Amino acid sequence: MDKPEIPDDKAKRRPITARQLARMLGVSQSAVSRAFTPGASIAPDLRDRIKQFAEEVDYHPNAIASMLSKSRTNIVGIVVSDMQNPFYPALIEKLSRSLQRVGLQSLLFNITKGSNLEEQLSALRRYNVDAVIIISATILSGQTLRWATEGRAALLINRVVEDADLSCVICDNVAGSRAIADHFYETGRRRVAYVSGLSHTTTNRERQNAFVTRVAELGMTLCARVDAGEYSYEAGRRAAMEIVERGGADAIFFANDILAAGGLDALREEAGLSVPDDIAVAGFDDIALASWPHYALTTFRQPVDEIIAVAVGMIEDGSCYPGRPITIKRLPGELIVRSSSHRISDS
Amino acid sequence: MDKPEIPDDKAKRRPITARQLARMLGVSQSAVSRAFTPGASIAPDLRDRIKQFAEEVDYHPNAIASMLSKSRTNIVGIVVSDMQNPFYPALIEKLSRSLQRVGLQSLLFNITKGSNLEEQLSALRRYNVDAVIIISATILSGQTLRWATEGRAALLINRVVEDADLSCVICDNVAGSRAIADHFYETGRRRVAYVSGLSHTTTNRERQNAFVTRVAELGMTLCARVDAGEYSYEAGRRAAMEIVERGGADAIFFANDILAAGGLDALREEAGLSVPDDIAVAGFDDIALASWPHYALTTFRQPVDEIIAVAVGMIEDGSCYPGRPITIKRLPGELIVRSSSHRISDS
DNA sequence: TTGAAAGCGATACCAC
DNA sequence: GTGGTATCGCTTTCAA
Repeated sequence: MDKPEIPDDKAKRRPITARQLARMLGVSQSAVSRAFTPGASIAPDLRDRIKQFAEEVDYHPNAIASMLSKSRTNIVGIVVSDMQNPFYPALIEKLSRSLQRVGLQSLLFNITKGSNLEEQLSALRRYNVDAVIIISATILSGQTLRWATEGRAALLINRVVEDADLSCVICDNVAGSRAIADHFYETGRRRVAYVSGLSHTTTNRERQNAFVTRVAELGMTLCARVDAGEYSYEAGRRAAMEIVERGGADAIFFANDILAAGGLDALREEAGLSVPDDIAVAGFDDIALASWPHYALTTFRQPVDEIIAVAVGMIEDGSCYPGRPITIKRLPGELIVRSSSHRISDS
Repeated sequence: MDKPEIPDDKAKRRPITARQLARMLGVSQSAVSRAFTPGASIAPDLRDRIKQFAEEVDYHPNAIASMLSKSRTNIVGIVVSDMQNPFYPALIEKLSRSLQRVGLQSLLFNITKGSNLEEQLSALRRYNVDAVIIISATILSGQTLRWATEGRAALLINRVVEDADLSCVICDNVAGSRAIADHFYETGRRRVAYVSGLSHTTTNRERQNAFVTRVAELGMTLCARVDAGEYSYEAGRRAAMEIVERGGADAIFFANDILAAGGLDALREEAGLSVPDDIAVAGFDDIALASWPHYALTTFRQPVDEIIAVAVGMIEDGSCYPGRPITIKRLPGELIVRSSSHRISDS
């Protein structure tokens, strides 16, 4: 008796089934099934008659039963870990909408670092989701990922995991970071710094390596490289102050926008510096906040819509099913210059 | 052939079933079922033997089949509409975690204002979710809600819909708004203004009415009441400027934090006012941004954890199943005073 | 095109 | 405590 007692008055009245509908109409159950299957071979008038009657008696095909016989759920599991970074909620919202548009529902798996990952992900397998989309900066080992997605379509967004044999679609971090470095150079900055979020993530490694490399190529000085430890506003503030205390810089590239927002506020309010006159700030992602006049953050925009379109496309056309060759789609983003990084000299 | 071709090499290998497992072990299928049913009457050693063997051959009970026979999905549908307001992603994240903790998965329904609501919600019924949680400021008519949730547990969070016969759990908007008014009064403000988000939502109506009423009781002047039209940063900026142009005020209560953030920035940067010296600003929700030093927003904190605990509790104990008397839980929040509303005079 | 019947993979009731 | 078996509601051959 650990399950809730459902009062019998209304709740127990089970919904009508295809069998009942068929009997009422004097047709076969198969006919009902066909009536609700687009493209099934059934006479148009029969289909109409069934559908109309179904409407009247409020019949709806039971998706669960359909899942069982078709072994297809039309559900994709979305594995998420850090909803704190506003970039992800926005992404998830658009993604789930796009999936809905092609008849797929989103089952959310919010994983937490601490506890047993396999336990958290076991539902992914038991629910027989058709596909899994992993949107998560958290470290999920290739091993865990392989286990969790075994036998079904799977896709990583914004991450690459070398040893998991998973396809992925990501923003071109390298081009983005180089663009930021170039922009700093062109606007006269020479002493730059880099702030990482979670230093071990592939996202960060790509951005950092590309930026540092380009900075060296351009002959600029990398005065500091600070690991903020997490992707948060507060961490951004701390990182910025650390850079200031270590002697400063004339431009800082933060690994993402939320860090940059914190950094920018700290530079202005705590360090008393002028952004962009004393120091330029740039982020990555182009979240909503970046365009707020107060921040007006120069950043590299992730092509969210394209990322989603490609991801949904890959799930639809089956190109990320197991057995298919894995593909890595790198989508171009766009440098967005705002006033957090004006020219140092217009001369 | 509209469905993706799944390559046959690995994908088609169906997972092992209870029946197969039973045969391999020379026991009945019922035994296997019992082994995986906590509290079922089965000999401990038999259970161990089965579970151990299951582990070896990688058997996992198929949740879909179980759903069909139990008519219980362990899935709750979460209906959301505005993920733009950072309050909601944060809420959803915590909610889905709490649900997972009691063995419930979250199926996300992201509804869009424009298109056909019933079509968007029809999946709710077909998927036979055990319960529906509606977190949505968007206007869903009582009629639509009744239809969408018919026959299953349902719960509104942060909203009341009078004609839908749905239980709900909400923050005490009235106490919160009165607290803000009191706080303005105590800190010496006398000419106040109110900015609404979506003026027709119950959330807004409660906050607005309570605030306006309390303002009158205290003998303060309500200089302006502006409808921002949406809950966004930009709308907050516009509303603040409108108040300034209409003659100003010495305190503004924004219907939520994201509006307040925009308003605060506009007051400082566009209107050149000092917050809180010239004008005080308060919001509602206590989202992450409110505690950022740059905003340091005075606000009324919604008791998110309690809201979620109560909501999950109501779903678990069945108290929001149809046929049960509907309940409206109003949970107390907490006034958080920060520096966007310092005293005007300490004398 | 249509209907009959055999699954899909569990659960639950029934004897033993 | 254990094994047989009907059942959940739909999909899908297979004949007609």
